[in-house]
Amino acid sequence: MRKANIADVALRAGVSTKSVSRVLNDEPNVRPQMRAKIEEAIEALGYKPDLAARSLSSGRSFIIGLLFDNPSPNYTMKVLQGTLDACHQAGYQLVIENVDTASPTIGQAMEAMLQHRRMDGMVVTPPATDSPAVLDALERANLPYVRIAPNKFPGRSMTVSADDQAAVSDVVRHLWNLGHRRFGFVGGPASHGASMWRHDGFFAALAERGVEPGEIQEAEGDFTFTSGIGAGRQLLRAEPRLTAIFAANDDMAAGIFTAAAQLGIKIPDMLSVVGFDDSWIAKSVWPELTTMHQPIAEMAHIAVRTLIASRNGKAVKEPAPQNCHLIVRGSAGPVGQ
Amino acid sequence: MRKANIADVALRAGVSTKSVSRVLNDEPNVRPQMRAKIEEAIEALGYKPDLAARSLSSGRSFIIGLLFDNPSPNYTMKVLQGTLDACHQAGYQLVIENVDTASPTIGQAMEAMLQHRRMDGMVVTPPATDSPAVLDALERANLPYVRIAPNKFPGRSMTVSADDQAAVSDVVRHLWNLGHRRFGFVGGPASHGASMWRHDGFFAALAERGVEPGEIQEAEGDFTFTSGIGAGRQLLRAEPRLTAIFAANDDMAAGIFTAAAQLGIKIPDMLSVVGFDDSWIAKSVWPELTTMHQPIAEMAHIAVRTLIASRNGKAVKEPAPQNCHLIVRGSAGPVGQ
DNA sequence: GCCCCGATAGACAGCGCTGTCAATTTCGGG
DNA sequence: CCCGAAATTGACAGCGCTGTCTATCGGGGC
Repeated sequence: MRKANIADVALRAGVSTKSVSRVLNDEPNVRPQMRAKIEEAIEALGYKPDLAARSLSSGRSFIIGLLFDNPSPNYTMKVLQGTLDACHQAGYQLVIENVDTASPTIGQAMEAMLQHRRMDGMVVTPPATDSPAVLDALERANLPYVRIAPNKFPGRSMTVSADDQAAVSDVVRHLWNLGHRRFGFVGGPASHGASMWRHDGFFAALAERGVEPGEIQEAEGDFTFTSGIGAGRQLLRAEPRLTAIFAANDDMAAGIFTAAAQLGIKIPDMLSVVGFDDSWIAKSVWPELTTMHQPIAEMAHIAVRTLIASRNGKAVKEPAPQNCHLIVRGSAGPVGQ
Repeated sequence: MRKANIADVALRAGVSTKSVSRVLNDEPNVRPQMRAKIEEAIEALGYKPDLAARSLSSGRSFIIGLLFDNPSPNYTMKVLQGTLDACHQAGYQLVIENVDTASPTIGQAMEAMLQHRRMDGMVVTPPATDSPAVLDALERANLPYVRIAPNKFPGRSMTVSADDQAAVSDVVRHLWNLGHRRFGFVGGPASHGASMWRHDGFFAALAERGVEPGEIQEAEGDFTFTSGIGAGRQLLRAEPRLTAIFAANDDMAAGIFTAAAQLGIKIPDMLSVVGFDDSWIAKSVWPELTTMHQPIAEMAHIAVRTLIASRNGKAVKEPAPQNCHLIVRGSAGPVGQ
């Protein structure tokens, strides 16, 4: 018993193949009665349209690309999960493309990729979101794309992002309410957009509460665990000792744990630490890390839906920034004596 | 200027489209001179065959599926990297499929997936490798598949695995040479194949050196960081104190770090810890974790190549077990006084 | 009751490639 | 130099679906 095709369905429903096609594609001008007949036949035969044929015939490919550049596995996996799920729901396939944004030949790599694979659209994740070469190539290929949480070129494309400012402000409120008044901040390289926003948001929220920038101890890392250790050591030298440190990502926050342990400083009794990302490492330290969860999978989901919707010619309005929320675990507690 | 198709190439080379097709598919019986002409034309026009048309016409899909079931992001990312790379090289696309092996409806989920997507083959990762429902569905669909490091049903399919036994034996040699004589082992659930092998390999290698099983302290975790803390606390109660602990994966090894820190036991001065997997967490503890690296990406690469080769009708011989190697970092040192 | 027009359904021709099979060329041996 | 077999090339018909265009239907306005 071979797989049913559109002709089988048409035959069983006593209609033309084109009508079946109309139902499949949700086209207008199909009488309800006919639609019902056809849907019954599809159901009965377990018919699934053949993607290759559909693609060949219509020019659409039913493939969404996911472009990523090797950031943390946690992040990528979450994006993957969101895009995958959205693609499945919409009957699309997901094709993963890994590029090296920093490579000088990135332009050619993109060309090759775009020529070879026919895609209906592409989801772009940081840091590829901020590479002019990548964006240029995409635009030259006339391929619709959505960027997730880009740091540069706002307005250049459809975009889905998180509300970083509000998120950081929540972190500050949480720590403030626990009684903390002496703060440290571990940022990433100044060139990194996300790092900058988190920095600015942190300082701004504290300023609102009357804490001057000069009162806040600051160290710079590079988003790695190791750099977090160094930053932690540096900050924990301060006298009187800080009671709370906010790190711009979880890996650096975990590094602070190690620095604290080496200095005999107990978390959370003597020091509260808050991270950002709710990445996988947050549950791999003890006590588990209080951190800001970004709805990465949801953002990815939205990105795919936006892409598919825009393909249908409908003008799609930019989705609003997504809300983050604080995951309270054990690493931040009331200020000690 | 629209994209070139096979007819354009044929025209430019002054041959039939079928001949071009022969060159594209590397079929025999093409004279070198003709092949050269055609390749020149392909080059000149920058021609890339259309996957959808190829697929529709030949029945092959040029798509390889990657089936995974939500294990650690690190592991999955490595598999992803390997399969992705191999697919690219062979001009295939990779489609990710996420399933829940434990779900009671896994059979139906597999059916639905296999019906909808036409694939040329599938790479299956643990724990899906050991689910009869998954394997049954694959076989019913008559889809070639390769399992990576399966724990059950040896011989049921093509398989790529690592040489766990030899790997664990290396761990033992390393610790033994550092002077350790009092060992602890943290395993996973006994039902888990990988865990069992690592357990048996560890005990066997020590037995060779005259250490009786009864002398080895043992605790059971479930591969999570948290369970590692518990296991660590339990093992570190032993008197005289153990000098080396081997954990069946890195997450649990990291848990032991936390337990040790809480008990004031310094690593590596007072305790050596070795993990398994060389996962991402290995570099997110301090000192960094000495651990066994499995060539996961390479294994995935081989799996894809095996799949593609077997598709061509050629009988493919089972690839040999892949070699692991020990990554020496700071967590295991000479036995203290 | 008739005409006109929009709504609905169907016929048909490809999309770009490969499988099949037939036509042609080449080559070795007699 | 001729013949048959093997090697090489090409013609052609789809693969399963959708775009385009045409035919038909149904209903409102006069």
